[in-house]
Amino acid sequence: MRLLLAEDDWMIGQALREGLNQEGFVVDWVQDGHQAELALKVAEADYALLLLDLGLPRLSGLDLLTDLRRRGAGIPVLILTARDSLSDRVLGLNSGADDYLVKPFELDELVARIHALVRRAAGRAEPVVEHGPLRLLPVKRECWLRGEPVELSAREFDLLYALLEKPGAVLSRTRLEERVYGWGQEVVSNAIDVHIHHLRKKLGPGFIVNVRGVGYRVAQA
Amino acid sequence: MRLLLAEDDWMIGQALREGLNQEGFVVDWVQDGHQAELALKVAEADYALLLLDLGLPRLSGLDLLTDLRRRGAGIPVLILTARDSLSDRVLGLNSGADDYLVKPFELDELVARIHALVRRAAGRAEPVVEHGPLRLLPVKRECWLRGEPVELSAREFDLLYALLEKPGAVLSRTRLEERVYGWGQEVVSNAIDVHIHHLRKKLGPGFIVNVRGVGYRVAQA
DNA sequence: CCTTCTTCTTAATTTTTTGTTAAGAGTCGT
DNA sequence: ACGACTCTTAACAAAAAATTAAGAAGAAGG
Repeated sequence: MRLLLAEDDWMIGQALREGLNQEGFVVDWVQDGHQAELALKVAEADYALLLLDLGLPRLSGLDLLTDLRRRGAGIPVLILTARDSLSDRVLGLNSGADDYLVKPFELDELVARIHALVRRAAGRAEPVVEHGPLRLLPVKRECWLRGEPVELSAREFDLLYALLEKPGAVLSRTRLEERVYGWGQEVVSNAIDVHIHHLRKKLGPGFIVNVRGVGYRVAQA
Repeated sequence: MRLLLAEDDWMIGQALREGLNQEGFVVDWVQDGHQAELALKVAEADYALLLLDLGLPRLSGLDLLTDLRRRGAGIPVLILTARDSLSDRVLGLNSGADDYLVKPFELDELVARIHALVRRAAGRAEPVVEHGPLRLLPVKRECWLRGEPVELSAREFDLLYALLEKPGAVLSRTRLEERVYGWGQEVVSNAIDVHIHHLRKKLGPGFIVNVRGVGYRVAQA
């Protein structure tokens, strides 16, 4: 399976290409927006998916994406963003991205998302994360529990999404902070605890489990 | 189903043709007004619909359309326009177009409109967008609520139309601005907020829902 | 072409919602 | 029973949205 990776950071790009190669993907790596545009023009059909870093030089990822969709391109797009939560992520999804991943992430997660998106691209369904009676629609930022809609704030949504990425795995507070806020700001705060508390109130007890001294995880489905 | 696409921008034309092909349409693509005229003279009956970009070279889309209708051609015409709202759109509709779509748009929306127009062409009914007790007549720019007419200004109408295009989906302010004003001008303004407010006053509360940090959507019917 | 009216946009203000902090109560494990 | 960790609550801060009002731009009519 061939992917187009648009990422200007040389280190990250290198690492991603190698990692994804190991996982069996063929990766074409471009460093700026114009190169990405060109590659897509020439061979959109060859790519199963576009991994797009927002904030590329020359032509921003966002502009590239807007243009792509405007032209009716149907290629699945997974956004990689390091920036602060809402603004960018929402803009990206509104511009037609199919999913997003906040740096730093682990290769496993990226691979899982890629597979999910590619699988979905065939059936044109929108990406959905399910876990037991819980269902998250990242693109619409909606959450459903047993068929009932649950209103989540932006932070709550991001937090839950992070936990459901690796169902059952324990995530430390630090890791969750990184996921929700972007690269760690090394602040000591119990914000995560409070959001967890709010989530538990909305979802009922038992979904989110604390592992003493380590962090949080979702319960088995 | 065969369509005639009159669009001079090579990129957009290419993308539209490919996208529409994927959706199962056969697309004949011409780049200027004379070619379009010719194609219609030879084989009007073969086309289910004309996708017309205003501002074609040689013979403008508007002139072509006026001519068509003068000759009594009944083919449904869907106008694509990039320009600023009123002038063009209204002119187009007055000249006999059946509906309009402001760039940038998504393929899904275009396809939906095409199907609606073609379906209607059989019964000669005019296109209507309905959502619960709300009914929009794009061609006449009228709005009805529970059988009562509601007076909307041009901007208000466009805004509501944009929201009803994808009922339930959240549209960011930026996206709405694009839809109402044409290509984004990157201005920061709360114009959308104010228009939303006016719409809510006219339609009553509950129709237009805000999604914090994301944008607006219409409530489920 | 000018006046008059309507519509549109901007900007300031208020209200609402959400996010964060901090402090005390509670729990768990040893 | 003690200390470390977690949960809960409430107050405060920040952000987003709603509401106004006023001035600018635009259409309509003379």
